Amino acid sequence: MGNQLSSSERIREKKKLFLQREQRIIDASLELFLSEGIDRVTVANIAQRAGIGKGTVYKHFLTKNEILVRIMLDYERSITTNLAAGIAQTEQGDPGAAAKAYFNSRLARPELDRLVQHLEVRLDEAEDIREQMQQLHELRRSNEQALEDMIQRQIDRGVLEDVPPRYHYLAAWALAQGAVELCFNKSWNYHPDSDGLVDFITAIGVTMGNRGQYRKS
Amino acid sequence: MGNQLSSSERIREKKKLFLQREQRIIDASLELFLSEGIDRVTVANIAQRAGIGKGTVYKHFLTKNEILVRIMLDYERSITTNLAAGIAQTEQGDPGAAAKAYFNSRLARPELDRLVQHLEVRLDEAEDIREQMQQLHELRRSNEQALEDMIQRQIDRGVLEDVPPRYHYLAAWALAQGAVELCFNKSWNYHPDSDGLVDFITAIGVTMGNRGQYRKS
Amino acid sequence: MGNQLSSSERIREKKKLFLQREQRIIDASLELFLSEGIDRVTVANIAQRAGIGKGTVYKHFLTKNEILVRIMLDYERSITTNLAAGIAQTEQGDPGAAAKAYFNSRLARPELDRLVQHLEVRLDEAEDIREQMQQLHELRRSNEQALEDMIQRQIDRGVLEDVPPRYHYLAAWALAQGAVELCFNKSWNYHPDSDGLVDFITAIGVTMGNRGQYRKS
Amino acid sequence: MGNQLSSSERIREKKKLFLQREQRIIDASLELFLSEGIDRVTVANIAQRAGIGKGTVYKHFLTKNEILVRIMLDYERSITTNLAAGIAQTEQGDPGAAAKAYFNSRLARPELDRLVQHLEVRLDEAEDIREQMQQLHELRRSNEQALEDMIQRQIDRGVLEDVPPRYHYLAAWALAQGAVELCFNKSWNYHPDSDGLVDFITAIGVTMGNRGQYRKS
DNA sequence: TATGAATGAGGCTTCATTCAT
DNA sequence: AATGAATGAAGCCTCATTCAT
Repeated sequence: MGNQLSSSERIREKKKLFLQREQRIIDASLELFLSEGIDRVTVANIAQRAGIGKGTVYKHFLTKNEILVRIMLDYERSITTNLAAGIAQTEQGDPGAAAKAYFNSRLARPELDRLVQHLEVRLDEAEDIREQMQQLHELRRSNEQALEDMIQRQIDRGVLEDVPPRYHYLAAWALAQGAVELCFNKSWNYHPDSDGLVDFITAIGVTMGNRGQYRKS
Repeated sequence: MGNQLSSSERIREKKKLFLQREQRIIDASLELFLSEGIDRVTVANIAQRAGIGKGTVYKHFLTKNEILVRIMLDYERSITTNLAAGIAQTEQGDPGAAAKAYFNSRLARPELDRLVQHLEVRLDEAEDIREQMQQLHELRRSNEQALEDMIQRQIDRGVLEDVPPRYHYLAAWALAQGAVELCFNKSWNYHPDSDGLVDFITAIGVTMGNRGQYRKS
Repeated sequence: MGNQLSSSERIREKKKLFLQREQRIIDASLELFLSEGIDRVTVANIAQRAGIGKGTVYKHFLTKNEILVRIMLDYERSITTNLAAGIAQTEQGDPGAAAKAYFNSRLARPELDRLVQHLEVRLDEAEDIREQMQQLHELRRSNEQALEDMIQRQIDRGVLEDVPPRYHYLAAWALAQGAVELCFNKSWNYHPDSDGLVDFITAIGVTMGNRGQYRKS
Repeated sequence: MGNQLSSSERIREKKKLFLQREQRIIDASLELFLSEGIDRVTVANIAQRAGIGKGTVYKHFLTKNEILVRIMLDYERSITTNLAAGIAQTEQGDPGAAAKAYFNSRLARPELDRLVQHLEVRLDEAEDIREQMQQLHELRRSNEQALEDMIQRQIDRGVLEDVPPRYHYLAAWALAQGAVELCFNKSWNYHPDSDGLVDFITAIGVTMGNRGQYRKS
């Protein structure tokens, strides 16, 4: 009788399996998007790679786009978590911590960051998933607010250049965004693993708005 | 007899018309890509907007991808021209001129720059147009070489931080790339026209590798 | 000991519950077909509305079509009952009673009558349920025979026009059929509740084959 | 040079071929709907039977539903034409002409009439083709008006029973509708070709509202 | 016994490309 | 030389039915 499960235990077990499979779909999609390119991935591919039937995918996601947006949300949430930790450190006296955390989490898996960027363009005006895109935007907006507050304090303390706070974080966002692209751009004689460029850029990101560095052009 | 054209004149005339029509196809494609989004543009749309038949498009371009790659090449060539002028100025004593020229030309029409970035992802592994993609990469490589040389001289003169020269231009590329994305990212409370952010970023781009600013993290 | 049931009582209890659930499935199907339209009803919908699992539906009916055909049979049986009562009355001296009973039972719930008509078309050549369709046809055939006999007697008595008896009941069937459609046809400026049209048509149905009304065209 | 066609002649020729092919699609659809049943006909079937590619169907019709609605409109227009002729005759002194024309045109190809009835149910709430359904309803509404006027005059002349005019034509519609169903209903021992039932019903249809026949039930 | 997750055949539609005129 | 009708591969999604728990 030891292996008998109560009814509620069995239900919980089932839910866990269901969620695991959902994760398998996400993982399979990610692998395929990264290895094949967004265009060349079909729902059939995903199902096959996840080891399930095509129809099963639709038990977890109403449309293909919902898979894509889910990938985006998962990623954005992980960024948020890291950023929040960095902001906390900054508030405790390490001025560069937030920027560093931000750059590090975006450049930790640049291929994923880039995938998310491109998914976003693709989903820009998708009719389904409007709601999830809203969620995404709100997530970012809350990050934005947290950054704005933190930066304002750094400005007040004289650490950062006194420009509108968003200048600082938007410039950081832009640099990170570009750094990610850089890792994949085939035109450049550049392979991210082989040298200190990422550190160089991160250092720029960390210091770029510091007081005294910026002069009106 | 004044309106009689010699055989070679007629041939030249025809070639001119042919080239004009080719440009019309490019222009129509561009307008559509920018207004409708890459996904929603079909060859039929392009032909209609260009005012010609669908079949005629295929007299000018062997595949749809050839149109896309052509847009990329045209754009990259215009960047090259501007950059070359900037480099020349830098060599004549204005240290920031190259960087400034580069940022200005990429941010002059950010929507176009961004389109080209996204086209590049789409064409990443396209079987046709491999050759043209090669051309594109070579164009960039020659720019790279020119930058490398120029930057080395700036380092030698003590203007720029002494790191591998590519650090400087790749960081600039990344920042420009990100600045372009920034203009379109819907999550940010940001509208490029309304403030000095672009100038702020450009200023960072111009000064970011200057000696004394970079400290190993 | 009062709540102890004997084995056979328990079996009977179970059967009763089983039949109740079967009726719940039928009812749920009917509600959905009427409210959503035949096309938009899935087995999943039915199960949900019946408050049971999808798999359970298949314990009661081998295929979806069996549910549909069951609805048809139930309906046809209720018509049969009413018609039999009407025929009995006619035999007892009220000549229009059978026709009236027939029209009344079909027009009592026109939406249901119409649903059955449309189900019939859908099930026309379904491979499964051939047997049940046979049952349906036999039910009707027995009604037909009863009508045929009754009408023949009315003809013999000089009440009805002397044409083949089936002319009378088929014409009545046709008029009833059409009257039902009429209630739902969106093209007509007609709302069944608002006037005496149904009575008018029923009156025609009751009198239409009476002697002296029909003249060869 | 005799087989040389002018430019405009060739364009006209092309248009004719295009329309012919459109008709081939309609014809193929009709044949299939009638022989296989509405459910079992796919766009692929239609294309195959029409001897063209699947994609070509979509050069002529935006969606599958547009084919269906086109069949309905074509049919309704032919009814309209016949009815108009019948009404004209009635106005010229033949009281039953309109009803007879109406019944004859609906019962001339009962299988087609029935198909149209069932298409209508299927297309009831289709999102595309709303416009065409509007056309259909308007076509019927104009028929309705013509009938209303004509019937009112017959009532005024004492030919028809004095009930609201729509009673007359709606009853006729219902009877015709039912008669069509009758031809196909497999439950009845009835084969339309073999006897005078259609005439019997038509005669009822022609005389059913005549003065003196109707008595309140 | 009841369940509902899993399945995959099959439907509709799009669109780059071809080719006869 | 220019055209656009024709094509069909390929994609997304639905849903009746099965079957392990």
